[in-house]
Amino acid sequence: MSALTAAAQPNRFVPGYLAASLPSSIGGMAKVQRSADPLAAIAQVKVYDREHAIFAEGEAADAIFRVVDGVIRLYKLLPDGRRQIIGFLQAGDMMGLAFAERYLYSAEAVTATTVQRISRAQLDDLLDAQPSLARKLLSVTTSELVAAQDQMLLLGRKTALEKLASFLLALSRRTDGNRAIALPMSRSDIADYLGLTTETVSRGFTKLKTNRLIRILDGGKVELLDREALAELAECA
Amino acid sequence: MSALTAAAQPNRFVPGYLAASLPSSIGGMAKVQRSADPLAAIAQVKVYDREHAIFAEGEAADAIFRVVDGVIRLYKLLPDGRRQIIGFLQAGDMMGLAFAERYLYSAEAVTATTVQRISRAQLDDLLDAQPSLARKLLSVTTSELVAAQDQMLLLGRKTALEKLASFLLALSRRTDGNRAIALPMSRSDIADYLGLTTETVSRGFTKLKTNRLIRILDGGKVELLDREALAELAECA
DNA sequence: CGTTTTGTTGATTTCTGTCAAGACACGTGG
DNA sequence: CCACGTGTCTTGACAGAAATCAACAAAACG
Repeated sequence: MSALTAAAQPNRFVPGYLAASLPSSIGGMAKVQRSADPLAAIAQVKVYDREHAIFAEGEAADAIFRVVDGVIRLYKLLPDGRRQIIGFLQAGDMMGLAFAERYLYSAEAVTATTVQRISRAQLDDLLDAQPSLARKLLSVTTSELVAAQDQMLLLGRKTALEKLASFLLALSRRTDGNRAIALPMSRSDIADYLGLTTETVSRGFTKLKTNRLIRILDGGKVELLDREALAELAECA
Repeated sequence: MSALTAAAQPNRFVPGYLAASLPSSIGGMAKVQRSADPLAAIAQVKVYDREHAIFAEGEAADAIFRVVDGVIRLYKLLPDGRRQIIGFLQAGDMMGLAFAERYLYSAEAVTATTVQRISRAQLDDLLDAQPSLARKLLSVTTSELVAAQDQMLLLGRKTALEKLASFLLALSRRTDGNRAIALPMSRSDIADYLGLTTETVSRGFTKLKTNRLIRILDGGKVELLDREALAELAECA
């Protein structure tokens, strides 16, 4: 279901790596034939506990991954420990398709996570056998790039509150029509995604709450009370 | 020649749009056969004066472009005029390959520029006729995405001086071995690329000058006097 | 050579980061 | 089921980096 939504619209929430969905059998899309999802046929399913590493920047990049369930964060570190989260991945999103020797970012499970692992060698074979796959991956990667460019605009030119509003709206776009959106990631994750500190994120939430633009529900869920005002704040996004 | 350099290494300078080079006949690569550069065969050559628009965000995206000569800036605007430059494109770089109805950023000539224009329809035909092209474009787009992620780290987590050092090093990586690098773009362009103001960029240059890390030559060229120190400052970059 | 644009420098403000403490939630074990 | 400890979140006071405002210098242009 979330795979469906993600496939239907360009993925603007996750400027991570190949994060838009390929048409796939994830989420009960029974109508899709096996041939339409060649990756699933060769994938190996893996499960990770929350907060566990999936791979780290600099490791040999011998496989790509597709998220089946859960949320994953991709990030890069500076030598002194500063962290920039590149994207949050959800069901249907892909990561690791860098065509580089080594992974260029680290991946960790935010929640308990199930992923499909496709080895690099198998992917190469598949790309040879099925040239149309390259075009699909191209279109997916392109969506990623678009999201990354939006995120550059956010990081370079938006204020803290604008960043938060943009983030919440982008999240809600993925969480289909419902107004309550889950925030499985910590304040610190959000901060490192938006180029802020946890304190600034927290103050931002408080401000949005007192201005009645959002409401915090139990379970850490957020309800967007005034999308108009949020969109105004986000300045397009 | 610059096409050669750009093709040899992942393009880390231009997190724009499909900015890494395809193998092409640009720059006198005589050995490359026509079949290796199918885009050139169908491209229409266009010339733009400096500071002129090539296309604008929101326009119908009916063509993609490859830069033959000159420097181009890609940027996005917020409604109130704040600008984020997504990337600077040089010879060999491509732009517009968004598979979207409309362009998602604007493109302007920084210097006088020559580009090849390939219509969307022609590109689609070409992709059908020559499936291997999709794989090349995929690899190019992927390099772009890598560059975009580096730029996210820069925008979100680096200080003004670190941003400047990273920028200069990235530039010098494209301008092959020579230590003097051209800065065809204005301070304001650099500022909007790094998420800073012109004043902060100017102060940064001054600081790098007084610390003898760089030297300004005539013609606006910059000589990197101490790469080590700059790399240290850039924190990897 | 004058005019206009671009770049530099200085003074000041503001936003966000830093440091610090308290509130709250959560999981564990009694 | 409740008490406790640990970690996360929130709030406050303060500091600092970069933005803003402003003036001048330098370069580009006609």
